Amino acid sequence: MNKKDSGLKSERILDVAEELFALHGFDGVTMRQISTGANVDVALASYHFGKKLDLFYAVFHRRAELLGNTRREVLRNSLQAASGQPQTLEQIIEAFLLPLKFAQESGDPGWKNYMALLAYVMTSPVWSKTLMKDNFDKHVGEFIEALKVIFPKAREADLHWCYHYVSGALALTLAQTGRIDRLSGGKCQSSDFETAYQRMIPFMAAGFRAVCGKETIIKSR
Amino acid sequence: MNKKDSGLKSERILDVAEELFALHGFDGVTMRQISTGANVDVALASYHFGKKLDLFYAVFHRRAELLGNTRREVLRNSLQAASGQPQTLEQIIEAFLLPLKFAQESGDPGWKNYMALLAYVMTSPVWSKTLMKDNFDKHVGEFIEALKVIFPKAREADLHWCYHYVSGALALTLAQTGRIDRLSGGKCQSSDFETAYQRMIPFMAAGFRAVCGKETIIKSR
DNA sequence: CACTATATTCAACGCTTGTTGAAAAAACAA
DNA sequence: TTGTTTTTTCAACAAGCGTTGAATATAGTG
Repeated sequence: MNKKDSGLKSERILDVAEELFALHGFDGVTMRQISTGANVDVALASYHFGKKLDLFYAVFHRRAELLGNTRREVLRNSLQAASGQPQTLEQIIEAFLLPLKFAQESGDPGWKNYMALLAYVMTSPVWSKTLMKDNFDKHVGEFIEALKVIFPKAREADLHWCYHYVSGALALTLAQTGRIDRLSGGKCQSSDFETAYQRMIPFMAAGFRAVCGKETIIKSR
Repeated sequence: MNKKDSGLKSERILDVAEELFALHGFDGVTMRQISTGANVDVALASYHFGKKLDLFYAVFHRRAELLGNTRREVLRNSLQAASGQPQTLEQIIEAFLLPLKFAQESGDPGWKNYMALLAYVMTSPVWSKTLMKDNFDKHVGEFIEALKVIFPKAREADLHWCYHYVSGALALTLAQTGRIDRLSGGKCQSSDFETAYQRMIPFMAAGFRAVCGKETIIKSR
């Protein structure tokens, strides 16, 4: 049995669509390319998911919720572990990035494709206003709130710009364009999320402190 | 005379294509949308630029060279101004970002569109391997070299990852998705490149130092 | 003016697109 | 088994796609 014949056909459609959308964007992929990749008739995708746009939404939504929930969970766990104390800045950034490291390490190649798709959606003026808004904005708010707690004196706009920089660096990393491989002459690899992750945390933490000042320590009582 | 009737028709085609490609990507735009936007027959774009792909290349290449040259110029000027001394880290980052600030301030709305197009190309796995390679990789090498001079002890891979983070933060900023406007409740604006630029320099400089160590001062003799 | 070259439009081409109704197959229930 | 529902395929549709050759208009040249 061929690999592309394994599993539920509806899942295979989602998997192939995920990969192709991540690579070529919504308009760069045809329903026939997807159905061919999934070894399925072209009408089946419509039967299961409706219009092409609905399929795109389904692909994006499938892993968005899990990713969002894991982020929230990691953030809250770190808060609980601090037992009343506020989290460290590094913990907040880590909570934001760690679930993606998990996903990368899960071995599921679908997650790798989804990361690239996420980068595509994040940087698109069109999808950012629909997909990001509906699937991610709410839980990102929790991270901003956590940052406000440890930076009570910082201007809100500064916090948002700093979060924006983290978000952008993350997006380009998730996109895995292969450019860093070329520019570094092979010394860095786009696929090596682990290394990118490790350096990202101290980098972004230092950046935050440079723009928003040192964290204000709040005594527990 | 209508605005979309002013100027050379071939330039108008480029301008409209630039705007639409930036918004919807290569596959999300049709030749007819472009020609309609430029108030021109659909065959004229092919006459001037050949295939759709060639038009896309022409749009991207038009401002790429100018941007690259300005970056190089600013970088070399700052080196000369230091008269033998190496540049500061802030100067290098500034040289990388300043030309985009100039472009934004130029008043030419085409530059704003081009920035979004640049973000689209940077984060695309496909275009990154062709357009970024051909139009930007070479002059980016100069920035990496400048960084090596002031961070002689840093591992090359670390420098590349840090540059990568700057690049990603910049890309998301250039994309002007409007997301930061929404997340910040209007306290930040995607279109406000000036503010993004001012905070970016200390943020990224601090990040570099956190990952690559302090700069090594080389005495002039 | 006439001649030429460039610029622009017109009309149409073959092909691909997303979508759908009906037919067939498979899974399920009794 | 028979009947029913779900899944999958088949075949085709109208619309839109990029591209092109020929016709027309405009500009430049002598």
